[in-house]
Parts: sequence; C-alpha cells; structure tokens
Amino acid sequence: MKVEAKVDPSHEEMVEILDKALSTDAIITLFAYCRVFYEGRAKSELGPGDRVIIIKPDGSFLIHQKNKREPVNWQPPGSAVSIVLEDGKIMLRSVRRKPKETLEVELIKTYLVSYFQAEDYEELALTGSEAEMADLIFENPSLIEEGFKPLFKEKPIKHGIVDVLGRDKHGNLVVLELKRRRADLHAVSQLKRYVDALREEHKNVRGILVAPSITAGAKKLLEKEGLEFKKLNPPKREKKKKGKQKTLDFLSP
Amino acid sequence: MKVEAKVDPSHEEMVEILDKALSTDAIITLFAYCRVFYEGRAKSELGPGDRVIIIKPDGSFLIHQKNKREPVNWQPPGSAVSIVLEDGKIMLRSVRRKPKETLEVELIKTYLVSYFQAEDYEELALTGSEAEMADLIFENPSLIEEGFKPLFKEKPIKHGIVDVLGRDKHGNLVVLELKRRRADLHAVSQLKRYVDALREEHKNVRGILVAPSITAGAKKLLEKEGLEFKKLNPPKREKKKKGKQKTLDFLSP
DNA sequence: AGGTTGATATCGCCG
DNA sequence: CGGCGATGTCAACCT
Repeated sequence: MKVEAKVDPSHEEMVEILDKALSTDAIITLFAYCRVFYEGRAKSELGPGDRVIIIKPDGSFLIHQKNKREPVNWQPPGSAVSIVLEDGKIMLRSVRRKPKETLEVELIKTYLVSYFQAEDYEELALTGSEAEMADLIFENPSLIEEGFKPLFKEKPIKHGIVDVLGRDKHGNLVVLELKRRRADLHAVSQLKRYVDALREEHKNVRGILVAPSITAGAKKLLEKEGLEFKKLNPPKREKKKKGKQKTLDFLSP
Repeated sequence: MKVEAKVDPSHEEMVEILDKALSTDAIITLFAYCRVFYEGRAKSELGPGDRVIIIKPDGSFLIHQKNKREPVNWQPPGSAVSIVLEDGKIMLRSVRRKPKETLEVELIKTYLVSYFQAEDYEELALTGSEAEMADLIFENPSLIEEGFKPLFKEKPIKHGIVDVLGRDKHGNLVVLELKRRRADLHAVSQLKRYVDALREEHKNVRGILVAPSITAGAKKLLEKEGLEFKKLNPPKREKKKKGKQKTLDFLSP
C-alpha cells in the first residue's frame, strides 16, 4: 500500500504501522501530543504540546510546531530511528553518530499516524544563484567595467577562496566578491580578507563587492577600506532540468 | 473535530476539507504527486514527484521530498495561501508580499489530505548557546585569563556589534568573539573587523577568539593578524521553562 | 523597515 | 573526513 493513515491508533496499531513504514522506506507523518528531549551539540527540552512529526527514509527527523518555517527540534539525514516501549508509553528515539546527538520524543497521545511510499526522481532546477552571477560575468565582463578580464572562478588563495579573480584594463589585479542579495558587513570583511591576502604578494590589488544592493553600514566600511561596489542583479535564466531517469541507464549506448 | 484524514479524496472532498482546515487555523498535511513553481528572490521549478506538503496557520508552507532536512520549496510565515481551481486541476498558491514571492503547487494526484487543530503553549528551552558562553564569562572571567574584566555584552561599535568587550589586568582593551562551535575563517575576519575599528580610537587593543576549537586555516590567519585563541566550550546548564500559561494572566496579582 | 548576527544552522564542493 | 562558503538561508533582537 502506497499510503496508509489511521486516526487515534491503539498502541498495537501504532507499532505495527510504524514498523511497516520504517521497513519500506516510507515517509512517516504523525500528529501527536508529545514531549521532546534533545542532547548533542546543544541540549533542549520541549514541554507537552501538539506537533507534527515527520520521519524520512534517509533518517531526517522533523518536529514542527504550528508556526515558523523551522522545525522546533530535528535530526539531520543519516540518523537512526527506533521505537522504544517504556512504562507502557511509546517513545521515538533518533540517534546520530557524529557528532553524537540523540533526540527523544515521548508520545503522550497520537492523533494520527500515516505513511507515504513516495517516489520522486526530480531535482530542483533553480536559477538566480551566486554561481550564475559568476557565469554571467565571464560571458559579459563589461558588466563589471569596461576592459575587465576575468581569469579565475572559485580560486583558492592564502586565506580563503575568491569568487572571481581578474585584471582591469590597467593590469591591476581585481578580486570580485559576489552576493546574490543585499551585501552586508560580513561580505565586506570577506572581501577585505581576500584583498589583504593578495596584497602580500601583488601590488595594485582592487576589491569589488558585486551585489544587487548594499547596507548602509557595509557601504561605509567598504569606502573606508578603499574597496568598491558594483551593482549587479543575479540573472534568472532558463535552467536545464536535473531530473534523473528512473533505472534505464543500462539502455544508454 | 481536532483531526481529520482522508485517503484518495475526491476533488470536492479536497476543497471542502482544505476550506475547513484553513478557516480553523489547523496544520494541513498532504501526501501528493505534484509539480512546484517558485518565483521571487530566485526562481525554480520542480518536476512531478511524490512529496509531503505542510501548511501552517501562520502561513508557513513547506514542501518536503523524501530526503534531506530542508524543504525543497517553501514559503515563510506570513504568506497567504489560496486554493485555485484551474483546468479541472487543484493548485495551491502561496503569496508573500515583501519581498514579493509566489509559490505554486500543481496537485496532480493527492493521496492523503489531513489536518490537525494543534494546541501548543510550550516554547523550546535550549542551553549551550553563544549567549550562555557570554553569561558564563561574566560570571567567571578567569576562564578567559587571570585578571580579565568583562565590561560590555553585545556592544555596538563602529562597524558591527562586539560579543564581549573588557579589559585585561594591564588595562588593555580586549575584544572577545565567541563561537559555540569550531571557529573558522569567517570568525577571524569578524574579530579582525572589530579590533580594527577599536584600534582607530584606542591603543593596545587585543582580540581573542573564544571557541571550543578552531580550523587550521583560521588558526594561521589569527596568528598572522596578532590575534589570540582561547578554548572554551559552551556550557549546558539547567534552563528555566519558557512555556506560556494559556490565558490565566488576568489572575496574576 | 533596515541592520546585524546567531544557528543543534544545513548543504554542496573540493582537497 | 575537515575546510570553506552559499543559502530563496531563517529567526531574534535592536535601532
């Protein structure tokens, strides 16, 4: 069965359905009144309340409250889930090995248990990223300034990795730090770090922050440091589909 | 009804159940074969596949594939969802105003529609954060070094906000940058930005990166810049509960 | 509304 | 595996 759902399941039904779902790589969704305990990189406790719990076949474990985009507690992919019967209560435990982290959910009342044998061979095709800004600049360097020649992309230097490294029409070395959204103080510090590193071995190094806009504070620091700003929007282009063929690879020539 | 679930709903049932759920501030969960289109800060397309869709009463909208902790597409809190009937197909549309972003889900087949009238008055009590490192240092300054005197927490300076500002036993100004996890190049750049800003108006400014560990590259840059590292783990303490009382505030004295 | 930074960030890439 | 940086980052806090 691809999908199964049981409202107000008994203990026995819960265990049976969860076992079936876990053994068949299904996505599990629970509506439950529960308590949550986490310990690992940090430590947390969440008192009783109604939440939505999702367990994915890759080990991802999400606990959502009724607001916010972020789960209140979670476990990342690769974690191992198990059902623990304790004091006549059902607990879910998810353990991650490295770093060692444990998540425990005490299910006080389960309103709904459901699972979904999901088939999905598609990947997201997204456009408007920072990487596409770099591509755009290599195709049309005059977007930065007349005479600009891009030379390297993602170039590792002494203390970090530069987005774009090139030369201007006077032969000066030029570092570009690209941001797909409004550039902030952090972006200026990053650019400064690259420029400082390059100035140790080159003279006449320019640093240009390339972004659709810049915060007031970042602009001030940028100018004090003698760095430059160039307005550029990330391009939204047609994107090739990234979907995977199911299992017909052996048919390829 | 607190919870309702319908497997293989008809068009009419879908619309009826969704309407009911949306009008009662329920959390909606769908299992569906669908396509997804997003346009806003970026633009994306996701071909047909099986996904779990969650719509929260605060407008949060999540689309999860069968792996990863992160939703493949989403809309943050405050977005407005609507049901669109088009070509005999049901589409879900979620619109955010600022920035303008739209998410559209074409429901090709819905395997399960369910909703949950969730009640939850608890908030997460978490310990082991960076803020608690600062508290710890104020309580026990010798953890940094003998004679250290912390003076300010979250102190705004010229270009940013310093975690902790204090003086050492010689009267030197000391900037602490705290990290609850392994410190990287970004952390060094951040500390350097603060130290540089303070050195414009003070002499003898020291910068100390305080973290449980540090990456090799960060250590190298830190030393070259004449900054220091102090190992300190974020403390895991007992935390007071942050749960809210339901509606008994008027009973308080 | 904009600025700044933390996060159990997660994720992807590359050495 | 560690290092490094992007993210439609999200979310909190402050001005």
